[in-house]
Parts: sequence; C-alpha cells; structure tokens
Amino acid sequence: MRWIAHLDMDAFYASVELLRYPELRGRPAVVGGAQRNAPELQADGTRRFMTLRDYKGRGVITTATYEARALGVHSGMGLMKAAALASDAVLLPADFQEYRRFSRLFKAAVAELAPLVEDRGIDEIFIDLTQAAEAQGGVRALGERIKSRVREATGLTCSIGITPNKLLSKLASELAKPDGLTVLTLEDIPAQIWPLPARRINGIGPKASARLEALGIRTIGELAAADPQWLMEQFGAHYGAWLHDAAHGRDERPVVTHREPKSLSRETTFERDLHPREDREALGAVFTRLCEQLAADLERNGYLAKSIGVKLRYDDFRIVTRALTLPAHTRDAQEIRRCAGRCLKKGPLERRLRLLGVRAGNLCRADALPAGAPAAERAQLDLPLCEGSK
DNA sequence: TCTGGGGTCCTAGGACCC
DNA sequence: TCTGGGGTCCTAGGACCC
Repeated sequence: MRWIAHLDMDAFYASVELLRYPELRGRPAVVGGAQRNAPELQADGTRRFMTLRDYKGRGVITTATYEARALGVHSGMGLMKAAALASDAVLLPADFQEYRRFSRLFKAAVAELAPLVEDRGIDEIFIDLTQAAEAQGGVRALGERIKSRVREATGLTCSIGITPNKLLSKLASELAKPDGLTVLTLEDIPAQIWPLPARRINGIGPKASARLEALGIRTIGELAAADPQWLMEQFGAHYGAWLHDAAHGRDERPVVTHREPKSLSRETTFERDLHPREDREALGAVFTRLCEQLAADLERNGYLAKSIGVKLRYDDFRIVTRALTLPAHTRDAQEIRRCAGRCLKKGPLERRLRLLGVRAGNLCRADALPAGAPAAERAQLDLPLCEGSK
C-alpha cells in the first residue's frame, strides 16, 4: 500500500505577485499578457496598476486570484473576454523568472521532508510519502509539516491531497482548495469521488467529457457503473479500459523523480496575422529568432536534436505541423533554420498565419553520443574524431 | 471580445526491410 | 497472376495537461 501526495500551489503566479504587491490583497487580479503592462511607480510612492479595461491584445489569463475567479474569469480565458467580465481587475505581467525561483524554493522545501518528488510543471508535484510517513508520524502529520515548510520557505499556501495513488491524489488536492489537506483511502471513493464530474479526472478533457455526457454519463460514479466492454466499444480498447479503471480509482503509475525531455520548442503568436508571402520579411525575422532561441535552449540544456519541425496556426485557428529528420544530430541555429525552412515550404501558405513555432525532437544528450557517431555529429561537439566516449 | 506557450502520449498510414 | 507477416522508422494530427 502506497501513500502518494499531490501538492498544488494555490493560484501560484498570482500569489507570487501578491507577495510583491501586498496592496492588491483582496482585489480581483489576473496574471497574463506581455511585459509592457508592468505597474508604474507614481510620484506619491504608490503604484498605478493596469486594469483589464486598458488591455488591447491577444493575451490570455495564466492565473486569476480567487477574487477574480468569483467574477467568472479563469486561466486560459482571453484577456479581452475577461475584461468584459471584470474590467476593474488588475492586470499583472507574467514574470516567469520569478515564478521559477519560487518553484525551486517550494520544491526544495518539500524535498527536505520527503525526497521522492515528481515534477509536474512549475506549480505542482507528486510526492511518494510511503517511506517518509512511517518515520514522521503518519501521512496527515507529514502533510501538515510539508504545508508549514512550504509556507516558511515561500510565504505561499498550497493544497495537498494524499491517497494511495496519483489519480486520486490529484482529485483530492482540489477538494479543499485553497490551503487544504485531504487524506482519502479507497473506502472513501464512493462518497468523495463518485459525485464529482467525470471531467475532473486528469485525462478526461473537453472532448471526452462531451462524448460521455452525450452518452448520459456526467459523474465519475456514473462512469464507474458503466459496462467496461461497452466503454471499450465507445472509446477504443485502450482509452475505454482506462476510463473504467480511473473511475474506480485504480492507478499504478509510480512517482518518477527524473525524466529526460523528448522535445524542446519555441513558438510565438503575432500581434497581427502575417501572410507568408506579403509579410515575408517580418515572418522570416521571427522565424530566425525562434530558431536561434531553440538552438540556445538545446545548448543550455545540453541536448542535440535529430528532427526539426514547424507548427503553423492559421488565422482560422487550424493547426498544421511539418517535420523532417536530419541525417545527424544538431544544435546549430543555422542548420535548424535551414531545416525548419524546408518544413515551412511543405505547409499550405495561402492563408495568413497567427502563430509560428519551431520544435526540436528526437533529442539525445550532447555528452551521450555513441563513440561510432558520424563525423558530422562529433564535429558539432568539437570532439576529436579518434577519441572514444562512454 | 476570439482563444499563450511549453510539453506528453496515442493513433494511423506509408515506406522500407527481412 | 496474385499476394505473407512482422518489425521499425517517419510524418501528421489530435487530445490532453500545466
């Protein structure tokens, strides 16, 4: 029997901003948009904040304070749409460097008490508490200690769910937000989990939940009661079987403390849609910059890529991807640019583009190329051709 | 008032090889 | 004239997550 915790920082980006601007506490505020919205200091020493009313552009909300959520705005919502609902809400520019700093702080604080931590992005982790809880007075006591340590280290609150697996813990952490601690056992599933909407399960998104609803299934309990054979007919063997297991709270996935990235990418949405031919110059400049950023990312993280791809989002929001595999691994900006250019030529180029992205896939660690790697790859690394590597 | 940026995994068809 | 079975790699799209 395992004890797995899911820890979720409460309104993370917005809460980090409130540490900087405590005068905003209690006011609806959202994080999103670009750097140009930074609050300006006035002559009397107070800060003048931009509100959603003042915003013009294509940004979305990354995080909303609970006060802003009460007005109906939520992450992922376009800022222009949010302005219609909460025009007086303060708009703060996203400062990812600062969020990453706080992310490292809270993760380090947790690791002091329980070292088996799995990263789930900037503001979430899974923790395997099975060993640590025995030595530290049980799961609930350890959960409380983790919350205190996170608060000491960051000044921020988090919500924790502790159950026998990841799937249930992810659900449980949301049950008492913000600043909550929920411990569930398998016996609690019917009373605590089955009444929840099926959409709350990690892995049931908008499409699947709409299809379930059309089939008369709204709650996790209704999903649990559905015939597994029938689910497999409706959703395919793999996903259908998973839906059945998930609804019954079954999940054996381990907590994984380290993972190698499979791809790195850079993309940007233009302020106005660009036409591949009419705006060739502007598009080419952006394209080159994305390739240079991607090359720098590969270099900084110590990876080489063997496949390069582009992503195009047209003005009608349709997405097309094109990719090519290289003869040898690379992290050279010019080579990436050439390859991405060839990919771009494959895509339909009649419509205006809203977004352009470049992706590096098929990664390998720069220090892990086999000794017999082709000369071109070794030349990239400035390694002598005769020296063998491990 | 149109909807960011960075990822993962799965599926499916075609090429190519034995 | 008609027609195997398996395996891997590559490409493209789509659902989903934070």
